[in-house]
Amino acid sequence: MSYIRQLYGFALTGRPCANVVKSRSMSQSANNNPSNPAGPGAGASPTFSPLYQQIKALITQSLQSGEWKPGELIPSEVELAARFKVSQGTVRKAIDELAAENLVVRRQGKGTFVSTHNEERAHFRFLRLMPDEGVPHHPDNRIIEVKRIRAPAEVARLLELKSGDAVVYIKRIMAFEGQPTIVEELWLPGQLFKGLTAERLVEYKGPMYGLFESEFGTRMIRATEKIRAVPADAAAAQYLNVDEGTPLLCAERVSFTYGDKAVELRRGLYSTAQHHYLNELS
Amino acid sequence: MSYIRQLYGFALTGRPCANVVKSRSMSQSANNNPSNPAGPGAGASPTFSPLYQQIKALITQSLQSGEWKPGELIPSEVELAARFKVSQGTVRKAIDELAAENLVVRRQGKGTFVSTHNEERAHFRFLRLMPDEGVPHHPDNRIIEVKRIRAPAEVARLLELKSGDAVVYIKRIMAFEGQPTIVEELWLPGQLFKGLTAERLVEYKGPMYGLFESEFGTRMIRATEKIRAVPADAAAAQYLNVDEGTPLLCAERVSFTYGDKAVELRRGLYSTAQHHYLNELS
DNA sequence: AAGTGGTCTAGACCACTTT
DNA sequence: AAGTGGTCTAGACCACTTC
Repeated sequence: MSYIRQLYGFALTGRPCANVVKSRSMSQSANNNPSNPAGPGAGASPTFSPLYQQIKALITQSLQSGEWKPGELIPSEVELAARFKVSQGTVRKAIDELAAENLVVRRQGKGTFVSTHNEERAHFRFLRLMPDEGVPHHPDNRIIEVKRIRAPAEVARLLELKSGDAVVYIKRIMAFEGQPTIVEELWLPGQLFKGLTAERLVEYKGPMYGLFESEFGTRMIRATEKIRAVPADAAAAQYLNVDEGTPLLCAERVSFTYGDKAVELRRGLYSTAQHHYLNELS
Repeated sequence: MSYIRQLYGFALTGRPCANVVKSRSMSQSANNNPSNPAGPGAGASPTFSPLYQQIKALITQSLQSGEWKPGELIPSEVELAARFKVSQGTVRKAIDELAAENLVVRRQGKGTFVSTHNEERAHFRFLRLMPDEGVPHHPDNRIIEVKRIRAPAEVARLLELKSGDAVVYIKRIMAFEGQPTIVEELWLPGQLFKGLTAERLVEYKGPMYGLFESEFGTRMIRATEKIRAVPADAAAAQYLNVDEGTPLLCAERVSFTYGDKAVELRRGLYSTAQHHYLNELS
């Protein structure tokens, strides 16, 4: 259990954790700390960042590896502090950031939990279409099509795949209060979503991201959307029960899991006759 | 300089600051702490929240009152700790939250500054329209119209004014790289923006929110947007050089200053032929 | 050298939940 | 009563900036 105090922290080569290396903030002045005494651990190159950032990275690794699964309780701050040989305050700061990024949820008196899409409070985090009047409702989904195809060039590029790699293609309609409002196409990396069929999609109750995380071990944590206004083509017009040419919102989403890995491309057409896309600028 | 230790903090009635009252977290169990010993200070009703939240509220008050103006340096953490009679760590946590909300900006070695819209890094915080290709450019503005009118009912409602109150109405076109892309209408409370003329708008270099904060003392800190797809009407089609009926993004924004006070209504029509509205979901 | 924010620790106590 | 996260304090030292 040897550790080395160095600058303002510890260099750890403890058992259950990876390398935690104490050092300056990685910027210039590479003079000091010449050969990092990372010890006999695995040879991952040291991180050179504040201790709490290293702890945060280690916790994230455990989340990614599935050591703690969505919805589960993670070890207490005291336990983690002992495990990583740092103070509770340092663990706390690491978890603070993870909570701010919605990777975990703290519950006073109970502990810290891995966050999950299978939870009422998460359902509207990535569904920004709100009714102009009244309270938000859960959509009814109708699966139109599910098939495995070879990724078109554009899809492959956005999903960071090779053109021609297998992808799962899904098309569905979402209706609010009986009104078809969204027609959505999805492309998922085939390798991650083996065995995804229309049946499983239809059977699953709850948001699709919940299915992805509990059945396929892929947890979506972040996304970027590009939004445009486009005219309804014939197909969309029929699905959404509007005239061809009617302006629709087009949202092109790329979703990412741990490590900023793209795991979903989604293109939605939204009818904004009775709904709007809500965005908070802050 | 009397202070009262109570539960885990201090109850302050110090000079330069308002009442800081230590207590439980305001929720149930109203049994304890019956008559709060706030001392002989002003009679503002106590806050019942963590100390650092109270400190945060006090700092926010100083920001709102203009004691520290946008771009200026605020007192150091050590100074503020002395002023409020709390530890530096508590001030630090308060400022952490203010920084997370973009009300202040920390600069290591220099100090903490009141954030401002007159700053390169802030220019795109509320301008979400990005070019499909190439890097973002600053728009060229063309003021079409500025006038004072009586607020229509809808405008009054969203700005929390009385119907018929004076508002400043502004209409402008924004062009990127010579391409007119946004036609925007704004409504501002007349009382806050006395003396706002087309000349001052045209003369001012930089974002409009910069003008608002430096010339009218109104700093925008947060906004909500409702986005829809709409067909271009005749006027918009002419301004944006598109056919009538072309789908456009319609963004209706309500902006807020300190204390969640609405201070701007803005309705923009965006041509998304070569641009998109970028949104990060997290 | 002095001042500022940034990191890390250690210890105390509070509030909430479960046993 | 015990365990968890939440708050607050005090002190040390690091990193960056300015004088």
